[in-house]
Amino acid sequence: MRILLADDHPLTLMGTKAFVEALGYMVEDVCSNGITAFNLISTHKPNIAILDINMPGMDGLEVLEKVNRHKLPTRVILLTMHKEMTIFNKANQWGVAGYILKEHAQEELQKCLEVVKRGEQYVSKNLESDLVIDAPTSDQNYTIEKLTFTEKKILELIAQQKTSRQIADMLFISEKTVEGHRSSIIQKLELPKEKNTLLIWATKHFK
Amino acid sequence: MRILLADDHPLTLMGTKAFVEALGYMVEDVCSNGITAFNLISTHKPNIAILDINMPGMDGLEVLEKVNRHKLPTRVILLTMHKEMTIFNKANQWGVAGYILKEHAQEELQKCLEVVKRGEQYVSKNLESDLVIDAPTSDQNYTIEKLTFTEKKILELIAQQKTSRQIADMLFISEKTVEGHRSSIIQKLELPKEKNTLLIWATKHFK
DNA sequence: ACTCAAGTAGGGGGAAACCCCTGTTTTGTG
DNA sequence: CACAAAACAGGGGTTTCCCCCTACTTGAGT
Repeated sequence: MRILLADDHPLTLMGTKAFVEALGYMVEDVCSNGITAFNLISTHKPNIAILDINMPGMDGLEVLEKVNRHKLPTRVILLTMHKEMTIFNKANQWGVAGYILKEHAQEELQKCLEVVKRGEQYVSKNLESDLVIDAPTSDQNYTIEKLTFTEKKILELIAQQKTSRQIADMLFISEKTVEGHRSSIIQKLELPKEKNTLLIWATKHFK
Repeated sequence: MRILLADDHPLTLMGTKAFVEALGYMVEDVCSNGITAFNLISTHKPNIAILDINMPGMDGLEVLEKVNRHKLPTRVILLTMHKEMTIFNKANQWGVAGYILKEHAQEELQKCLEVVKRGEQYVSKNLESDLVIDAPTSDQNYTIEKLTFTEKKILELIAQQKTSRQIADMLFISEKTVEGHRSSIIQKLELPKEKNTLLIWATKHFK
C-alpha cells in the first residue's frame, strides 16, 4: 500500500503523515498543492491518495475529477473540513473512495483505509448529521425539475415559511397529504434525514 | 520550557506536537477543547500555551482572556486561521504573547517560541498584509451586538444547523441551558413566535 | 384493459423547537 | 459587600416536522 498525502497546512500534513505511518502504511509522497498531487499520482500511481479539499492551484475535488477522467488506478480519499452537501455530492459522483471530516479523522481514518483497501467506499459516519445545506448553484435547478407540479407548489409555500397545517388549509387538502408531499420532496432532493432541513433548503433556493 | 497545546483537529494537534518537540521543547499537555485547556493551564501552569481559536466549549480567545484576568503566569500563543482584525485586536488587548497564522506556522513557530521565551511579543510577519476587515456594522450587526457572548456563540452553531442537543454536547452544558439561550436570542432579536424562524434567521445572517 | 405515477388520506411514533414556570451559581461592577 | 446580569439547569407542556406503514382514486400511457 503506497499512499500519497496532500494538504496545504504543513502542520496537518505532518500530523496526518505520522498518523498514517503509525497505522502501518507507507507514505510514498507528500505535497502541499493539487497540481503537484496530480502529477505525483500520474507518475507514481500510488494505491491511495489522501487529499485535502482546500489547496492552492488545484483543489482536491479537481484532482479527484481528473483522476477519475484519466482512469488512473489510484483511489482517492478526501480528508476535509467541508460539510457542504454539494461538495460531497460532487465527490460522490466522481467516484470518491472515502470522505472523512478532519475533526473525526482520528477515529475514522483507520477504518476508512481498511475499507478502501478492500475496494469499497467509506463515508464518514458523522457526515449525515453534519451536512449543511449550502447556497444555490446553477445546476441545482435541475434537481427541482424532478419534482411534480404539486410538490413544487408546496415547496414554494414552505419557502414562505408556512406550516403543513397552513399549507393544507390553503390548498384544501389534508395535513397528512402535505406531509406526504414533504417526504417525497425530501427524497427527491436527497436531503439528509432526521433534520429540519427542507425549510432551510427552500428558503435558500426560493426568493 | 513546558508547553501546552490545544487544538480540536486531532491531526493538526499531532502535527504541531511533533513539530514543537522537534524544535526541542517539551510538550507537557495536549487537549482538544478550551475548557480542558484552561483547567490544565490553571493546575499545571505551563510556561507557554499554544492554542487554536476554533474550539468547542471555550475558544482560544476566551482562554486567553481568562488566563489574563486570573493573572496566570502562562504565556499564550494563538495559532489560527483567523485573519480578522477584530479577533487580533481582542487578542492583543488581552495580552497575547504570540499570534501566528496556521499557513505560516512552519516558518514562524520556531522564531515565535524564541521571542516569547524571552518575554517579548511575536506577531506574524504576514499578518499585516493578511488582516481582513470583517463584515461592516450594518443594522443587522447592530442587533447582533445586543446579544451576549454565549448567545452569539450559540447563534453561530445554530447557523451551522446544529440541534440544541449537539450544541449542548459541544459546549459541555445542559440541553436546557441551550434552550434557555435560544429563547433569549429570539426575544432580543424580536423574532416571530413561529417555528424555526431562529434557524432561518441564523442561516441568513451568518456565512 | 392494465399499469404506473400522482395525488389523496390515515395511524402511530419519535425528535426537535419553542413556550411557560421555577430555581441556582457565577461573574462583573459600582 | 451588594446588586444585577449572565449563565446554568430542571419540570412540564404544545406544536411541527418527519419517519414508518397502509390504503384508495384518478388519469395518462403502450
